[in-house]
Amino acid sequence: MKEYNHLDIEKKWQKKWVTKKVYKASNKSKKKKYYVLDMFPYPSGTGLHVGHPKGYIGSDVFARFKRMQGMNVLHPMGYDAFGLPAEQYALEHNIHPRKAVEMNIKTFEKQLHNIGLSFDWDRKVNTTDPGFYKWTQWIFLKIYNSWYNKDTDKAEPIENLIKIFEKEGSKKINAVTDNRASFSAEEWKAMSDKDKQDMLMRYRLAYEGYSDVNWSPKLGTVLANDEIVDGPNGPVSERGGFPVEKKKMRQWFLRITAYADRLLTGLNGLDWSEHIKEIQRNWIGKSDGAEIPFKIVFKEGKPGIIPVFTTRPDTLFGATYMVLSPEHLWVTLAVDDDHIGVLDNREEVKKYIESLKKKTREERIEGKEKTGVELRGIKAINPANNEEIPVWIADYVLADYGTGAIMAVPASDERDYEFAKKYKLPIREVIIPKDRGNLELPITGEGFLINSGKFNGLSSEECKKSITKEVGGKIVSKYKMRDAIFARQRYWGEPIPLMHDKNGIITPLKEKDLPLKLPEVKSYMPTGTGESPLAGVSSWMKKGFETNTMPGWAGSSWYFLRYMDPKNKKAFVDKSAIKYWKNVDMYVGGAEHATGHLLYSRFWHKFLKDYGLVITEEPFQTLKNQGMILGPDNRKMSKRWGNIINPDDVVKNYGADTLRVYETFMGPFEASLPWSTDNIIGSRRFLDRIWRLTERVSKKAKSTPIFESVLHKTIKKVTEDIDNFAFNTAVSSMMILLNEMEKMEYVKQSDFELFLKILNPFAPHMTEEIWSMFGHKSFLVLEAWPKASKKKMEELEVKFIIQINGKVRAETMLPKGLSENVVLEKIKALPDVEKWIMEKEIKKVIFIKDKLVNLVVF
RNA sequence: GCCGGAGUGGCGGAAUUGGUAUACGCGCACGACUCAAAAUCGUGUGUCGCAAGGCGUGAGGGUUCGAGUCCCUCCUCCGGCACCA
Repeated sequence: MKEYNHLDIEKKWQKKWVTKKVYKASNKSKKKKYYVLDMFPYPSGTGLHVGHPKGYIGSDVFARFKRMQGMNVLHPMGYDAFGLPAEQYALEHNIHPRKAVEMNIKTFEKQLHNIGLSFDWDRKVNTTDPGFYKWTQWIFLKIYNSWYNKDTDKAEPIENLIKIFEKEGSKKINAVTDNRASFSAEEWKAMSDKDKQDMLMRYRLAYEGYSDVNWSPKLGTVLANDEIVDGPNGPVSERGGFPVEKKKMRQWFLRITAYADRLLTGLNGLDWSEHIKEIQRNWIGKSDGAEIPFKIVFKEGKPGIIPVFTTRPDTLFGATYMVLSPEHLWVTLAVDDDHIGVLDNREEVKKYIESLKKKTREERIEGKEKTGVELRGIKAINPANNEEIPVWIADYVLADYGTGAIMAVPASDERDYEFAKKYKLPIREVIIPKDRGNLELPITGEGFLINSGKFNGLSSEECKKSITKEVGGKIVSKYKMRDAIFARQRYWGEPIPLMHDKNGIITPLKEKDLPLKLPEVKSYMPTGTGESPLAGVSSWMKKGFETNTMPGWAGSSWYFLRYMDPKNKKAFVDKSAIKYWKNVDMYVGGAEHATGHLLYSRFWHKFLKDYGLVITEEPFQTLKNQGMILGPDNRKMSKRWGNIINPDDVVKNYGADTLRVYETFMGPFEASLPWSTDNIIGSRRFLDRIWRLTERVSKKAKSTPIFESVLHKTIKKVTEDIDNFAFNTAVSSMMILLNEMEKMEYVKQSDFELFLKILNPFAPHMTEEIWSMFGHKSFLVLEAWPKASKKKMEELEVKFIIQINGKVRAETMLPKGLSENVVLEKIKALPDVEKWIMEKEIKKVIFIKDKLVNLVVF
């Protein structure tokens, strides 16, 4: 018999599969489509360790399974090569990022090939390819040229908005905007081009703004909130662990907040783990509450209005002071030199604001103790009872949440309580008084205590609504999620296709001028000043091109669409391709992208949906997150611990099929587990035993009903398990089947071939080899998936479990389908049963057909 | 602090709607083959006990004929969010 030489066999079939293009997906197929996608990797340079392919192997088993089930499977792979990781690698090794990316992709691809993954390589995409990023830029321009209409709940072209401004001004517009100003058509027409641009910028879905950003001096760039983690000495960058501080900078933003509600409700219909959905829900952070207008009065002059946001408008009677965020526009104006005299303690307030500015983000969080200062000279009026209350500014009120102002109710809010205690502000029980202040609440009785839950005939929700309505407030929802910063001061990213002229007017590039290619530069090192390296390129600056580049998540937010039609030069994807492939059916990747890539992609997809460019509301219907593979020492695999297992070694020593079987068998797909150099031998033995068994496979051999029943039950189990991503139990049931076959003298070839087919997704090379050894000319990977025969699964005899008082005392084989009485007669005669029921009365019998009898005796 | 997930042999882990706890694999022990070893094959392997039998799924209680699975209280670990009004 031939030896099981995994090296030769695997190389041979990998080559054949590639040359015959057996994994090619067709855009013109009458078959049902199925799109199985892996999160494409950053080609990082250090190559793969055995943890990386765990997800790829899982999705590959699944894709092969769906293919054999007769579907037109799209299973592509590509590279996310822009962004920090690739650039960091290039800097460390002192080569051009493009060169580094090319090299790393080569390594990656070789490693992926060795594992026998069934990708359609003709559809490979690379985000750094100008043919790809042309369309990333194109989508950006679409976003830039859009605003969000809340009435239609959709993104719409900015031209529509301009037309409305020209016709009737801004008053009737219901848009997502950070602009509260209103103007007439005449006022709009009178504006300068620059003013018009600034005004529109407040509506655009991609906009330029100035804000405190997370600045990493070491990386020389700005980072998004989800790229930062807490370090021992304050926040640090997720990649590299470099310190991060606050800095005010010019930035491009994407108005993801416009989609907050759709991103939240869309989660309900997705087949994702509850865990990931919960992370996204938390991140979006919806709070239902109300905006309550408070009148602000001065010693002299006209009163103003400041709305506060609260989730507890029902506690309005317990408000004893108001707090504004130190960055509140009102405060900024009040300390302004033009407004001397408004505040009695202007210098004190100014000093306090200055002291906060000096504090870094980490100091403000670490200190935790709340600080603040009263704005002397102004008072707020509680609209419920006309009471005058003091106005403070304090660091515990955030400028960019709610309205940046709160009513403080120390009796019901812990933070307000703490602050009130510290500054000796009044604390009062939240009682709605007998006279109900100014309100006409439909409440009977003496007045009541909110916090004790006594609402006197009014539910807490009704109470909130009534009070809000009666004081002229409005019910609103607020979100924790912030707009996403869409700019990096780095070289290695997609250029933002905009031009600035001397007067500050911004012009988007025309579609025909895309892609705006990244220029060659002498130094792509970060400048460290916050300026992008592109600012040092004179030809670039002469044309006034934007110097920021896009962040790493730009390309990854839509790459899965490009796979549908990767070579199209006329459109980002052809309409017919979108119509056929629709969206990703099965998406596999790490859970660490929950608040980054997975959220941004949903956002872009919804935007594209608004323009009819895609036809589904969600990009990824089902999501599976593979667990990590830890080092044998139970620590995360890293150079630092020296615990990295290289898949190349495993493939060389044991074979790709063994690697695949082991990684699927080692535990549940979503679990993080340590690699075990001992356990992998079990998977290899499994394959060795199959190989040896082929000697006893014969066309002439006869099958038995009992074996057929085991075989077909295994087919059923493996089919269901793959569908549920329960690969470990699928493998285990095939091991059980093998144990059965080994007990037989000869195995019927047609039976064995059914086994080969269900094993094929796990061990495609070896099963293909055996298939051809049997004389088949076809590819096993293209054979049809077997169907479990109901008839053959049926058994004539069943095992009955016999319990006495709930404890298992005996078991016996009995013909199927017997009635309770017949079974009772039979089992009572069994010695193991008899000794337990002797001289006792059977009080009760629990009978489960074909399965179990429980006798309750005394 | 809040939210989410999980605790089962020496180890990785199985266990439809409550119905044989520890499938499958690793490891270990003994045996066969061998001059010997490796490989391979066979048998055994939760725990106490000579046995009959008892006890066993993080801890304690409950529901039930019967609980790893359901309910209550608590402990531990992992992940996410964190001055969001």
